Amino acid sequence: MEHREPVCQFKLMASRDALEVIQGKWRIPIIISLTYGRKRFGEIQRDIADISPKMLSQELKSLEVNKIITRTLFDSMPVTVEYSLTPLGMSTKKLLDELLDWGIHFRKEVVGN
Amino acid sequence: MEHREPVCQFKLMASRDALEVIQGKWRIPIIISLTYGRKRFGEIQRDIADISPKMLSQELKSLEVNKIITRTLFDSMPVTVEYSLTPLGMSTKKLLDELLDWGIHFRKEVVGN
DNA sequence: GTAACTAGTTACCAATAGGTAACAACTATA
DNA sequence: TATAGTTGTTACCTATTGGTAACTAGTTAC
Repeated sequence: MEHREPVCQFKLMASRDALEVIQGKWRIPIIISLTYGRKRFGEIQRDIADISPKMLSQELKSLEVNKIITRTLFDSMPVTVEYSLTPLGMSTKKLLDELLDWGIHFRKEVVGN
Repeated sequence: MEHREPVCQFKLMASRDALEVIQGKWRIPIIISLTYGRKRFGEIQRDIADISPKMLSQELKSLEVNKIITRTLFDSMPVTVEYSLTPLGMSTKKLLDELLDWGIHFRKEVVGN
């Protein structure tokens, strides 16, 4: 009588893969900031007003390890560093769009009351 | 020269709203389990093999508070409880689909190497 | 010389998330 | 009477996440 649906198990695995990369308070915001084009450390920090340099540095590293972003160092006179989305990072676009749509919907339905 | 794009700020807010509800190791898996229809406590626990009753109970409560699921108590002889998605819970379908698609894509691209 | 801008690092602490194991109360069945 | 199955709760602990503040190193502008 017990059927552990294999399709359900497959979905649970896929969701874990995705969540491992995306989870946390800052990773999605950083990706969103970079959908507006390559940015420097300080620019991202100004976009996301309340992120500390420690967390930004830490999360940028983890996104780089997971091939979501690339880091490019310019040997200019004050050293500048640019971060940008990889193709894999850009492939989160549809996911981000749905996340934002749902966030707006949720606010209307629940927070708005 | 500094322009903090208002569209970007709006998206950052929307993503925070969504993440607050969805975040954590277990909430998405629980919602996925319930997309297969109303289920009892023990059924969800068997779907998500490694969740403890403590975490399941805790996360079900938080999903209920956020109007994602409903809890229905049946006064049957061994007490049974059924959990099911609300319309708001079902409205995560497109988001979940994109999350799963991306999880599969990510595994192919990175984990698979 | 001093301040400010570049991009971070480091040490320390607090809060939260999650894990483990035992237990509760009730019913049905052997 | 004992066991198993219902849905959880409770206490305790660890690990992860996140926050704060100070600091580094190099260059440029005042």
